[in-house]
Amino acid sequence: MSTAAYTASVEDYLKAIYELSRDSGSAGTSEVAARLAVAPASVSAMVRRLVEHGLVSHEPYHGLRLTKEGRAVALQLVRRHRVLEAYLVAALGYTWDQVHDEAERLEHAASPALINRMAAAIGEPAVDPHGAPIPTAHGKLEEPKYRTLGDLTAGESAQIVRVEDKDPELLRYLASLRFMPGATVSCLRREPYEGPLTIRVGSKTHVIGPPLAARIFVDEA
Amino acid sequence: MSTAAYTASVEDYLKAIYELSRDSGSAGTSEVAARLAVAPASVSAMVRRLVEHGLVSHEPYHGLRLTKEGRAVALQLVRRHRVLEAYLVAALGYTWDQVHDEAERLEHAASPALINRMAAAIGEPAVDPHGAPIPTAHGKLEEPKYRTLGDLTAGESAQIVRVEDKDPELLRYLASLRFMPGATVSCLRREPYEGPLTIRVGSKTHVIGPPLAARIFVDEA
DNA sequence: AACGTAATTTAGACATGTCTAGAATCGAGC
DNA sequence: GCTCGATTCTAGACATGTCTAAATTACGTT
Ligand SMILES: [Mn+2]
Ligand SMILES: [Mn+2]
Ligand SMILES: [Mn+2]
Ligand SMILES: [Mn+2]
Repeated sequence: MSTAAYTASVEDYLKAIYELSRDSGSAGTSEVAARLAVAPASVSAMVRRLVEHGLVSHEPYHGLRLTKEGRAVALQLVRRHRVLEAYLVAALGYTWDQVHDEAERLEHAASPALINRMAAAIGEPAVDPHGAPIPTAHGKLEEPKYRTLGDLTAGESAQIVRVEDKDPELLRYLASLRFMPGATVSCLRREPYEGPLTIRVGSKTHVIGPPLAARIFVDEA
Repeated sequence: MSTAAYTASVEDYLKAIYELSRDSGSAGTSEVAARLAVAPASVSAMVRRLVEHGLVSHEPYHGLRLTKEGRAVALQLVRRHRVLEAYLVAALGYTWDQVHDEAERLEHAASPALINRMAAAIGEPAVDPHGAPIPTAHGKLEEPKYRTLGDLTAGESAQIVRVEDKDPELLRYLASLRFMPGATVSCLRREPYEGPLTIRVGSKTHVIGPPLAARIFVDEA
């Protein structure tokens, strides 16, 4: 249960491990180091403390996993982050490329009560501005694995449901192309050998490379 | 000028010194220690760093003063604190006894841009929910010295303009009595020898002691 | 099976912010 | 002017979180 108050650093490590291990099941030391922009040795030091506090399990040289408690802490932080992002856009006129850094700091200072009030004030959204689902106040979350724009076959249509959210410049570019959650897109052409894709959104068509297409998630139209 | 980013601790020390030295001109080590709930030795240690950074001047054994730069940092923090309090009440349904602790943490995480958006969203209020004036974005603030309810002579009327804001229980009690900024009050009786005061607010009268009366600030009606 | 590179951990250092214990200083009252 | 109690400062310790440099481990390639 634990109403223990963890430091901002501890929370950020747990969130990083949560996000990195979501797909693969476990996270590596240097992945965490890269994500948090710290030295690998700093991660090793922190992991020792996280293990002592029962938040992480660690098989030396083979990766990190969250314990039940660590996962609960991470999910509460993810909820605070995503509600904050949604609130900043819906209530205070932020654009979706401006919210991440602000939320990254506020998430450690906002009480659960404030987060719940913010969520209520904007109608309890299910997803944040980038399409990421928002865990409930009780820590329930289902995060579906979507296909990406790069997975579409020529002629196929789909709806954008989520985009990667860490890079503001990418978000501004995507907005300029109208590649945003809710938009319906069609794959008109795929050049061979990992070549560019021709995508129609609305009345416009855009040619984008596979690396960009891999950062845009889609679902049935 | 300095866009240096100071730690939350440094900001809190500067705010404490600002508030404690506002009237008397300087602040003592143990006053600061009491306000921040730390040991006096911790204040001595922090003061050494604040002096090194040019934020505080210190005459050993005789008190602390903010430098121009220290004062500017403190005023920006005071602005963030008071705008946050006002926003939580005006936009999110907080009561005035719930906002202080939340603002005390958020003030260190909220960007000036967020604070400006919040202030604009609620109509650029001049004062926070407790009647404390809000510094401008450029750090201008005039904080008048008001008389207190305990200074009123029998028969005199005045308007409540501000109350002390650190104690939530006090704030709930004041709200139950309708002793809130904007209320017009009259001093009906003063018992001699520091005795209780009989105060009328609206159609009700209340009898309060001088210590409480000293925590309620009034101005011409 | 041995090698070599990359990932990881350990060792040692440092900055920040806090504490307790004890020394130094101030200032009020005699 | 001296003394004593309160205030303030210093010394030394500790927790947290970070770093660089060096040792260790894992594992794909030869
Ligand atoms: Mn964060
Ligand atoms: Mn997001
Ligand atoms: Mn604070
Ligand atoms: Mn206030």
